[in-house]
Amino acid sequence: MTDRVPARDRLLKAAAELFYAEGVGATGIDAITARAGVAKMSLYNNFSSKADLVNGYLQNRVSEWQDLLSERLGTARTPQERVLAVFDSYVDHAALTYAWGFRGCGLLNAAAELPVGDPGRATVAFQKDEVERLFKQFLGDISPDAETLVEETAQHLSFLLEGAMARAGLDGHDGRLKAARKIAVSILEQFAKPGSSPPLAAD
Amino acid sequence: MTDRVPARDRLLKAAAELFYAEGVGATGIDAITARAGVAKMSLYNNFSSKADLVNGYLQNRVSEWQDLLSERLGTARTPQERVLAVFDSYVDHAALTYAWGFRGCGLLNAAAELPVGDPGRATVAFQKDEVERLFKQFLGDISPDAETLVEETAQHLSFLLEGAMARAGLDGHDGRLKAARKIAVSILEQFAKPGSSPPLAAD
DNA sequence: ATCTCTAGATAGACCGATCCACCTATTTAG
DNA sequence: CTAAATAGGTGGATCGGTCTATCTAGAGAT
Repeated sequence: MTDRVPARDRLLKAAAELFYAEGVGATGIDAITARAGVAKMSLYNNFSSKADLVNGYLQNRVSEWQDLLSERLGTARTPQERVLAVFDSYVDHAALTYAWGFRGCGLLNAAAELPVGDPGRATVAFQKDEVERLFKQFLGDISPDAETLVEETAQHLSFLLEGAMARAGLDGHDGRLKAARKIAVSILEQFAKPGSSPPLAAD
Repeated sequence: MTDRVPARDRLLKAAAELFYAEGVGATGIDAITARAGVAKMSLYNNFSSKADLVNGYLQNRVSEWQDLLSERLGTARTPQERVLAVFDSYVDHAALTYAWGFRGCGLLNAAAELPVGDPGRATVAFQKDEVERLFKQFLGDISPDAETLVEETAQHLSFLLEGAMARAGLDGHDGRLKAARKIAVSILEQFAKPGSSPPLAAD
């Protein structure tokens, strides 16, 4: 019964827990290796630097969310349900972190610490763009001809979801996420209404 | 021509620039005093610790936003315009930070670095609650009797605004904030419609 | 089954740099 | 003269990263 789990996976697991709970900058190399039960050299055998480990953390977190989303999409039967499945995937992801104290979106939290040019920020932006792209796709399935309305509503849903996550992170629980899901339901109802008004004028 | 500006203010200004651009944890004491053109002891004469300075930074940022909002509210003539004034105050605040590279909401960015119990998180949460409270107040002025709809819409607008800010921070510009303002316009139009449907069912 | 070789993980020392916090001695200004 | 701000240094801790010397597990050969 030695290391059933490879050192790389143990490191990513420990780093994920500490980075999320304490922040990236506040988490030192030694704390990670200690929690992983791994020698420091094992870290540098698997990652070229702390920045590389941070990147691995972010990538891992994105695919973790993608897995949760796939699960939800598997049981969704309509485009509307698929939109809501994205909201549910956020709730699911939040539930995973409850054990160490919910602090909001780990990706956004990490991006908040990264300097402007850091490649990690692109990883985070990719996930947010992906959410909006999915919304656009599902809404397009509902109303293939209302392109600008589809795009505006997709962005609307993305803002709704990310804003709820940001507020939820401050609260320490997922109540806001569930409230956002309800709001999304009403947005979908309004969206599907045949008598949709023409694109509205701004100031 | 000595220190026209008190050391405390110079420190808060330098700290604001560095904390926002580089992050709280990544900014050292020496960098702040150097940028402020102030001796290190002047920092500890005005603040008991770095954590105290961080708190001052957050408080300062909140009142900075409140000033911008007051300006906008001064010229708003209807409750609808007052709701949009809140959105405008966010755009205004973003414009102030353009000089050092826009990175989203400084309060949320800082909160992302703070541990769960830190008092700074309460300061950030207060500002977000204040935004939602203002929305609720203005919407209540429009429809005094639709209490639950007012509360849901206020939360909706809060999520919209914060989500747009989060996405904008990743982009590095305020395009998403302006898009969110347009969406807010259509939400307000829908909200004011007399034939508003009864409270909608959830899942 | 026994021996050897090898690949990889281990603990822990060590490096230079930086961190926050504090102190002292000097200069400046009212 | 007094009070405050100054420059600069110190201390003790921690940072990311490197290195060495030891240990263990398992494959292959016999």
